Amino acid sequence: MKKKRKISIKDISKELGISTTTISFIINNKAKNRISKEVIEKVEDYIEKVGYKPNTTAQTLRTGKSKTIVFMAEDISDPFFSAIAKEMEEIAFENGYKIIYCSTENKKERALELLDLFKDRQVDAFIITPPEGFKDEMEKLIRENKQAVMVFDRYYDDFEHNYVVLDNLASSTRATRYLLDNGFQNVGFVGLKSDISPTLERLQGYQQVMAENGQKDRSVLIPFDEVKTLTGRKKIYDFIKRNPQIDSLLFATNSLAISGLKTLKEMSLKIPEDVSVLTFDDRDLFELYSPPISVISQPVSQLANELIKGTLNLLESDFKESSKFRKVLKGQLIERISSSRVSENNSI
Amino acid sequence: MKKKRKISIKDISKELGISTTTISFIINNKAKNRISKEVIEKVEDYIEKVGYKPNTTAQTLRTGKSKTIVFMAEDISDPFFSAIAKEMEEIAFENGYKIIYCSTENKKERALELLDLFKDRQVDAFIITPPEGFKDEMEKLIRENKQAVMVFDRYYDDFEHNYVVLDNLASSTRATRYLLDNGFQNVGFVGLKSDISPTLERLQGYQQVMAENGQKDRSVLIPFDEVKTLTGRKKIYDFIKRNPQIDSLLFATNSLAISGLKTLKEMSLKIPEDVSVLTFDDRDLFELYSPPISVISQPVSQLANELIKGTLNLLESDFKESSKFRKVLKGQLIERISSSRVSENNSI
DNA sequence: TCGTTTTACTAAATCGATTTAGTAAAACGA
DNA sequence: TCGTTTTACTAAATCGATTTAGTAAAACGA
Repeated sequence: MKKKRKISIKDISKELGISTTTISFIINNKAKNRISKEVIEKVEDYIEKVGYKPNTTAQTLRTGKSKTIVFMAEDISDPFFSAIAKEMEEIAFENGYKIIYCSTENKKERALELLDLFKDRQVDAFIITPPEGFKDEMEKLIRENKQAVMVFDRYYDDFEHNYVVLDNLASSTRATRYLLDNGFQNVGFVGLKSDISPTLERLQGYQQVMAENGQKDRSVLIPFDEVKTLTGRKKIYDFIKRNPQIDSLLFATNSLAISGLKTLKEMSLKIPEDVSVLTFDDRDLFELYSPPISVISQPVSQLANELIKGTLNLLESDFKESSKFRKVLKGQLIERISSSRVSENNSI
Repeated sequence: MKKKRKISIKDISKELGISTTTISFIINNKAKNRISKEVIEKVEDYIEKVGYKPNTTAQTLRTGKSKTIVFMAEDISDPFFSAIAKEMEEIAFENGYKIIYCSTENKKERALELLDLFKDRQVDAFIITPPEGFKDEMEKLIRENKQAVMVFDRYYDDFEHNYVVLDNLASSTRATRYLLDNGFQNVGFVGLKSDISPTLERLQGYQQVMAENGQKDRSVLIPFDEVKTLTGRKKIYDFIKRNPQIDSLLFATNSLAISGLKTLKEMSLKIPEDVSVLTFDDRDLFELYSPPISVISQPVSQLANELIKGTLNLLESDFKESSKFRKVLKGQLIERISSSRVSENNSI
């Protein structure tokens, strides 16, 4: 088993007696109107024959383009993010790009570390779900303008940037109205304690509709770190205990809903008779739950498509048109039994 | 906003009047016993001061090492694989490696495409979950010995390779015995139609125990592509209809179990009264299901740790000790209500 | 016809590191 | 004391592409 060295452009040059310049032009489709048909054909045939593929590292070193995109998600093992990741991956590969994934865990320090790591590793673009309190760093990154930057799932008011987000305000408004329309008066809101836009807008949409309808704002905000823990569940438990009037719960994320469902089960509260449930983000768990849980589903395919295509477009155009790409997509309310109207005589 | 070029080793060389050779030695910790303390300190201080980071692309071009690992999973959006991915990612980063993920969808052609894509993109290692019928390609890849290759979740008998797998035979044996011990006589098996080792071993373990106990083998195998479809569910439905004696079902994967649970719901069969359920792979869905579903849980953290540390070790040792790394980990049976003993008088 | 333009190419520099093959001076050693 | 070894460094080659700055020959044009 000989270790055969990979063939290089120089080998082809020697073999065919044609300069590497000419060969490079042909490989990169810059041969039109410059190189004769015969030479182009000769080189292309030879490349085909020996299966030559240019060394991407050398190309990156020379051109400064690495054909690499970093997707910095909140948590790549969260079904929402991993579904997005998978769809993007395929389109990226088709376009000759590779994606590197990482998870911030919604921690500023971790995001900063990852950013530092990749900034000096010749990456072409960042698709970022910024954690809490990361605004200044994002602004700096975008201002440096060294890579294309696409912000996902959240956005900032204070400066221009490219982003793809759900219309969280409209979705939350719609969700709250729907619960009220279904006869639930005392809707409680379980959200995240966080300054990122979806969190704020989901709460805001809820509060607006409640105020419009002369209802009280009954909400609890759980810190990101506590969502999946006993502490988080305890907070939801206390919230429900403190507000016995609540006949309906709107959860701001799928993780909150899962902790909420566990809590409701422990409290032996029946869904939807004792309390109806509606949550953001669909998961197969919600469809299979007893009873099936109503959701505001995010258009995963569409989000992933906009994200990756938008990013690729930025890269194509050398991102001179930067900071102008904005997509706000609609959520879809999927009604299941957990939020269905309950006949009047049923009550705790 | 000036575009300031990144500082290079040459800039340092000029600035300090020290050759790039010396600086390179210092950066790469090869300065011991070669370069004077004063010079080392001078260079290190300067590097610290200006925040110099070597250009990784240039390093890759020169050394042939890219510090990149490709993780080719069956489906990166499957919770099992995304959980593994996330754990590996962190350890890889800590060690200066980045991971590129991709999904084969269990399709040979797709895996081949991806392999081709990465083989000539200077990747240091592959962690692969090979799809069906990919044995020859895997053998070839390993024989070429250009990258470290770690096989995950499955293995081959015919040639030596590094792998990390679950002890599927023992787990399946244990699971089947447990169901029999719990009073279920007619255990049915819902598996994948596939030639990969976990599938075969899970079926085999089931069959062995059934035979030992003088019970009939009642199994159905669903093609990978159909698992999440109506066609797949129809096959499970028909299987149950054809075998009305079945009082218990063992599912070979979490996806099969989800399709199975949907089917059982449609058929209005009660768990565990009409049919008990046990499945491979834990998911939060199973814990929250009504009733909670018993599982054979794979040790995700441990698997991820062995995979990435094993791979990093291969890379450290220039993978000369290749094809000797084998880890077979134990599954854990988690008992929940879906497989609990049912009093004798209950029957369909 | 002869200066200019176009065509079809190439030599050499370059991206930014590592590594090979050295050297001058100091230290050693019998 | 003087040949050898050690110490502390460096110049130049190299990885494999792209790009800059050219050139010789052919075609053109008045």
